[in-house]
Amino acid sequence: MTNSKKYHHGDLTKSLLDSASSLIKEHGVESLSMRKLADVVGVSRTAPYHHFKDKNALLCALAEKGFYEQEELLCQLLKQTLPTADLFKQYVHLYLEYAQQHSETYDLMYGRVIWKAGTPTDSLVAASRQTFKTWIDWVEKLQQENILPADNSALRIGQTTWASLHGLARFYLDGIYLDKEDLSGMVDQMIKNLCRSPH
Amino acid sequence: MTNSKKYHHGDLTKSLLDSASSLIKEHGVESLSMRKLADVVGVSRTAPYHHFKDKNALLCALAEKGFYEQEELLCQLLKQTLPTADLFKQYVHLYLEYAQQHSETYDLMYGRVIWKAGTPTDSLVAASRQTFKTWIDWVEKLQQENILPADNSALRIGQTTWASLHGLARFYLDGIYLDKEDLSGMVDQMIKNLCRSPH
DNA sequence: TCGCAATGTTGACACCGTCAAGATAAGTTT
DNA sequence: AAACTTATCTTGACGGTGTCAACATTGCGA
Repeated sequence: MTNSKKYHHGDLTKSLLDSASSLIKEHGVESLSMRKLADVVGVSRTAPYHHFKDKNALLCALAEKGFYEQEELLCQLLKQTLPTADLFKQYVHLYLEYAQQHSETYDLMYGRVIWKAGTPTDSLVAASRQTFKTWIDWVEKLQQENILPADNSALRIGQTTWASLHGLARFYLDGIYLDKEDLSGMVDQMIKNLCRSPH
Repeated sequence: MTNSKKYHHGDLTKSLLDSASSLIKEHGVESLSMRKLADVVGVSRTAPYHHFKDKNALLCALAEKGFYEQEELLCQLLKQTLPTADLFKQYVHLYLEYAQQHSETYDLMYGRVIWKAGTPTDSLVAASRQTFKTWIDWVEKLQQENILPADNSALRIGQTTWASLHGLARFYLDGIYLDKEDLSGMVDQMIKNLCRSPH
């Protein structure tokens, strides 16, 4: 009964994000409500509104955390000393693994809820831009090493390549046209598609 | 004042679908409520429930209509007498054009709301399967004519190819990492990616 | 120590999906 | 034509949602 019931919570912002994160992981983002979240954290309905402007802002914060996580993961990979081709292969596998293991976060990061139905926070936009830039930079290197096609700008190739991965992730996550056991084979085929050399 | 206010509506099912369709087209699917829909159609809150089990069922019906529309559109294209390679190119353009012009329906057809958060109706599943099968059959032909890569089954190539298109559509529709004026260039690049011949 | 800003609370409002019970109309059987 | 059944539509109600306004408590800097 050390900290059973003080008026001020301590670090509510962090608690909210943590609980929200595990709630959406378990029950999906559409069943997350501000009221339930507040209840789980042990605080009144409207307390969260002193830490996040509204629900959209909280979701944006979750997505932003996701971008940092994902970028950290991928940067970690790039530090390994492997042939670049193998590195790219692993990158693709890792990308889909992340989407799989953090599916709800992935949905927030790249999904409609924030980007179309809602309004992305400035700092979320910044984080996503940062991630995109890192990606494009790497694409440039991959083009130079003749792993990705060089018949267009790094931007274009980066866009189409990422779009392909994203489409795969979405079909898998939404469970349409893709059985779980198919995924591994699909990823391998996708890599072949993406890397197939032009001539 | 011919049909101003009779107790029975006439063809409420159709009216609901039509109004719902135009409502989501204008204001997005997340702002569609059964109550507002009923109000627009000029009927009481719960009348729609005599025609659709619940909101999910109504959305499924909209998605199903979308599948028929899309398939009709594509079948129409396939009847043209063009070199197969050009036909495929047009197919891709048409696919993205459909996604663009019926973005809300496209979201329902392939999105999370029905397939993950909700429960797809049996007849919706049937319609989507049908569409998928038609696609795979055509992929087989494209492989034989050496337009799509033949280094894997029609199923796999069909899955990855579609996933790529789908990813492009989603990035575009959700407005992340893709400016509108980039789309055309991206589609062309994507076609090159998909068609690039293996050797 | 005082006062203010940060953080928490309860109350209220306008929405939402949808169930239950009753009213009305159309269709079917006698 | 009358009676019964079924499809359709209505109002009332319940529990859930996001979030605004007003008020209470606390911690911190002057």
